Parts: sequence; C-alpha cells; structure tokens
Amino acid sequence: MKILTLHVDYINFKPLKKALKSVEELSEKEKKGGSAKDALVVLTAIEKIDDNVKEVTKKFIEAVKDVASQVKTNNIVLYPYAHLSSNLASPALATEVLNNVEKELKKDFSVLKAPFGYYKEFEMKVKGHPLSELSREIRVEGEGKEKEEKIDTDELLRKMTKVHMSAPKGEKGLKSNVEIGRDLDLYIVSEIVGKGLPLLTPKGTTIKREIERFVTDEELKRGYLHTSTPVMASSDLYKISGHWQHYRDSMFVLDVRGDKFALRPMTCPFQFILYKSKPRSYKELPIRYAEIATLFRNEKTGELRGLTRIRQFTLADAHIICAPEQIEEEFVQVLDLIKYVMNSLGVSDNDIWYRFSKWNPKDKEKYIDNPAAWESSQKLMKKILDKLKMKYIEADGEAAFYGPKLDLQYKDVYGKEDTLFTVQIDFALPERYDMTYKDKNNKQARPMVIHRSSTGATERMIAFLLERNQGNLPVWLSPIQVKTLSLTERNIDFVKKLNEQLVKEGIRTEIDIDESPISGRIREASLMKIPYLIVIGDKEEKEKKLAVRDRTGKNIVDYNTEEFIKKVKEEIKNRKS
RNA sequence: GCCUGUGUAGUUCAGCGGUAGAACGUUACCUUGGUAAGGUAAAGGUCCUGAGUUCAAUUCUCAGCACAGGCUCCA
Repeated sequence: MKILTLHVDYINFKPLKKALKSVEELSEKEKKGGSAKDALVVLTAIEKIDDNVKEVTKKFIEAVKDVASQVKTNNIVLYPYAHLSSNLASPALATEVLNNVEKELKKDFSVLKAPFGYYKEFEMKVKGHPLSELSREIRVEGEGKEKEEKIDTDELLRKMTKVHMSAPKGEKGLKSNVEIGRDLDLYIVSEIVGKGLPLLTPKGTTIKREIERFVTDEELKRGYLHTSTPVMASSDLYKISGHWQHYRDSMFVLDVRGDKFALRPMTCPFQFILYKSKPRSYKELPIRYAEIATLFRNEKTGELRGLTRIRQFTLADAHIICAPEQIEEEFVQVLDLIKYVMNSLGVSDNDIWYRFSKWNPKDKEKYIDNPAAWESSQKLMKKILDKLKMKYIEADGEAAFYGPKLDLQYKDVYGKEDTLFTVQIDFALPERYDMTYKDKNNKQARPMVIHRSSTGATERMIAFLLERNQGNLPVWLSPIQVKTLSLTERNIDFVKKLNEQLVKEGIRTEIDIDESPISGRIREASLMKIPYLIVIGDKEEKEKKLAVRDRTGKNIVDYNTEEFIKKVKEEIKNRKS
C-alpha cells in the first residue's frame, strides 16, 4: 500500500462518473461529494500484495496516527488514489481494505471517505509546512518477494488434533450439549478447521440424518416441493432483497475471479428465482418450496457456542408462496406441521413458549419502511393466533426486517433463551423480487410469502434434544439402538449372527465381544445411553432367548429374537420417545 | 465485537520459576464372567503460539489464537 498524506486548510471533492464497472452505486448523500477543513488527507493506493488485510490495516492506522499526531489534527479524509501505484489490488480487495481502514480510523478520528472507483473532481489547499506532505509505503513484514509462505507441518498437525470440548455444568448440574456431544462421541470442535465449525462424527451425523429424513418425508406428504439450490451466489442476488444492505457484515464474501460472491445466509432468493422462472397462475398457488439448506453466517466470535450458534448450519427451510387470501390457511397448516414435528421429536409445550415478534416503528434502520403493510400483516398474524387460542407473548422490535414472526423460544441448560422454530409472514420481499401471478380475472397480482423452518436449524435442534434428554434420545434418533454383548468367548459367534440379523432389519447396532467382566461393559454401554443392551450367555444360546436390558437398567426381560425385532422396529416407526 | 474465565497425555483435570502427574481411554498379558468400574504392565507430552522479564519460563508479563460463560446480535 502506498499513501501520500497532505495536511490541508480545506479540501472539496465531488464524484463525477464511475471509473470501474463493478463498483457500487452511491447514495444521494455520497453523490454530493464532501468537504473538510484543517484535515489530514490520506491519498491511498491499495496494491496486490496487501491481501493480509488485518496487518495492512494495522500498519496503516499506525502510520496515520503518527502523522496526525505530528500535525495535530483529528480530521482524516480517506481518499482512494490509484495513481500512486502501478500494481493495484483488485477492486474487491481494495474496497475491503478501505472499508476496514475506515472502520478502524473512526475509532479515533473524525473520518470522511471519498468514494472508491469514481472519477472525482477535487480542490484543496495544502498548508505547506515541512510535515504537510509525506509519503509512506506500507508493507507487512515477510510480504512481497520474501513472502514464501512457511508451512510448519508439525505445528499444523498439532493444531489439527487439538480438540476443545470443555464446558461448565448448567443449571441443576445439567450437562450442556458440548459435554454430551463429547461424552457420546457426537461431534468435535477442531482448532484447525475454524471457529463455529463443528465436525459431526458418524454418530452425530446419524441423528442429523434421521431428523432431516423425517422432516423431508413429512413435508412431501404435506405438499411441499423440495429444491436443491447453490450455497453461493453473486452478491447482486442479495442486494434485491436488502439482505446485502442489512447483513453484509455477517456474510462470507468471496472474490471469484474478480466478481463478488457470497456464501448464502438464507434460502429465500434462490427459491424466489425458481418461482419467477415462468409465469404463474393462481391455480398453481400455493407453491411450497422446501429445502434442507446449508447456510453460512459469519456470526461474531463471542456469539458462537456448541451446536447452538455456529457459522455453517442446516435449516429445514421453506417458502410458501400463496395468494393473500390463502395466507391464513397456510399459516395454520404450518403450525400444524410444527406441532407434529414437535410431537415426534418429543418437544412438549412445556419446553417452549410462543413469541409474537413485531416491528418497532421507530427503528427505520432495521425495518422496511411501510407502516401500512406492517400494521396489516401484524394484525393478520394476531388474528390467526387468537383464533387458534394460542398463548403468546408480544415482543416489539423482534420482527424480521421484512415482516412479523412467530418464534418458538426455549431455554438451554444455562437458562439462555433461543429460537427453535420460526414462522414469518413476508409482505415485502415478493414486491422487491417482483413476484407475480395471474389472478382469476387475468390480472397481475402480488403473492405473499411465509418463511418457516420445520425443525429450525438441525444442529440447534440436536443441541436442544441432547440437553433436554441429557443424551437419552428416543430409539429412532439414537445413533446406536441396540448393543449386543457376549458373556463369554463361547457366545461370540451367536452374538455376531444375531447382530447380522438386526442390521438386516435396519436396526443400528454395535457388538461388544470383549473378554473383560460383563458389569464393566454394561457400565460403558450405559454411559453411551444406548436404549437396549442384549447379553448373550450360554443360557440364552441354549434357550434361544435374548436377555434385554433397557436404558433404565430396572428391567431385564427375555424376548425371543422375532419379538424383540418387532418391538424395536415398531418403536422406531412410531417414533416412541 | 465487548467483559470474564480457561488452554498441561486421546479425553477430563491436578501441579510447578529448575522441561511434569492422576483418573478414564488405548495396547499387551492374565482373568471366562450374569447386568453401572476384575488385575498387572506398557505406550502416550513442543505443558496452545509468539515475544518479553530471568542464570533458568509449562509456570510471571504482554500480544495473538482457540474454547466456554455473560452482554450484544441472530435474515
């Protein structure tokens, strides 16, 4: 990076036209240009090698602070000035550095930034004292030619095996999902992978898969159409909805050969594109698009926790596009689905409460400015809730930026509140995306959209279930459903054969043919919260009976093999909790 | 992002200004048992990383990284 600092009596500038195609449009305020008095103008050229944004920013701030303190000014004008270098950075990198630098400078100075990527007219009067004109070259150490990246394989390998799974006990000594996840071998957090990116083990993955299979099958029965859309898209896609403007800071932005892309933080626009791919008739509505969607949100570091708040997560997401007169019925249907899902997963009404999340008319920044639409959609939601005689609390300022929400809230073992499910009525995005259909009178009409999740984020749901049940998952969700243990060496063959039979029936199993005493092995299996343990000794082999121990340890019952298989399969099928 | 705490064996943790310990787990051998811990032995460590103080740092100081809790936020 090269900078030229000028201490001026005044500077005036005004953008005239774009110098770069890919550059963002200016706000009305920015179009008018800017001016400052008694300021330090920092003409700045960002170069290709400035890709270590953090370090470059740090050095830049140091340099500017140094000069500013010498010339005794608190006003900084950050002025992108390409002409200082012949080795310029990509516009994306330059923008990133400039934004970052601006943010940091604002902590200590009054900062004015001239727009990047525009031809600008400007005039200024430089004071002329010895320190009024200075140039600096900002280099991060080890950069440039010497920047052969040194890879310390040993260090990286050490980091790779470094697992952090320690957490305090919650209220009443309950274990958190982190502790349970560690003890039951469900997931790990590896330092080398990165923050908020847990790795599910085969056992953890089993739980996730079962939940997602269940909800997919149920949605298909209820008329949802499942889609499969990309996990990234050009930033333009998110600009239409306003997500880019609202949430840019918590999106993962990528430079794809000079174009700006982002990993998707939500599914809406993708499914809207599918809707818009051809003209729609009222006869097609409602269209219910669903997707088990992998989403990415660059949450702030302090917000990340266990499986409840992570940077990549999976949402059983859906968007119901319907005519305004259908919205009430669809909303009711969504609630019915959620109730069904809750029931199947063993989430009771005592675990959660309903929050009717409304906008805050005073917060113009956060919410789309359309008071009439807000009032009418909130009224509609309230009407539905009251009609269903639901108990809920009202919360101002908790709505999405595009519409009111019904959130199902829960508390984790630490007593912290979080959202498990959410249903949102959206009046705004259909308009922004210009979604239409032909109504009965062959007139263009505007649909409404319900955004909803049927299990919430799968990872968070798993965390909730683990904490709620302290690891004792219902049989259908248990990673291992039946474990068979041999009492002596003589029983190993029988155990193996029995296990094969169980596996063929679609039961998830493990065997333990260890030669240590049975009590220790029972203990080990109990700690893993396996629903059924079968011990096979000579007696069982002879009598062709299975000695089955349930998770409570209180009942040890003899079954014949067929009976037992039937029992377990039925429990799985009925999702008995 | 802010505040607080933590980082030592695969895991959970103890410990200490003079380069380390337990339990569980792992492996081997012994043990052939009846529903929550059978015995013995061995292997396993850059005490998170970097800088500073010091004759000497895993230990003290600072910075960074990661994890956890609280705040804030959550499309």
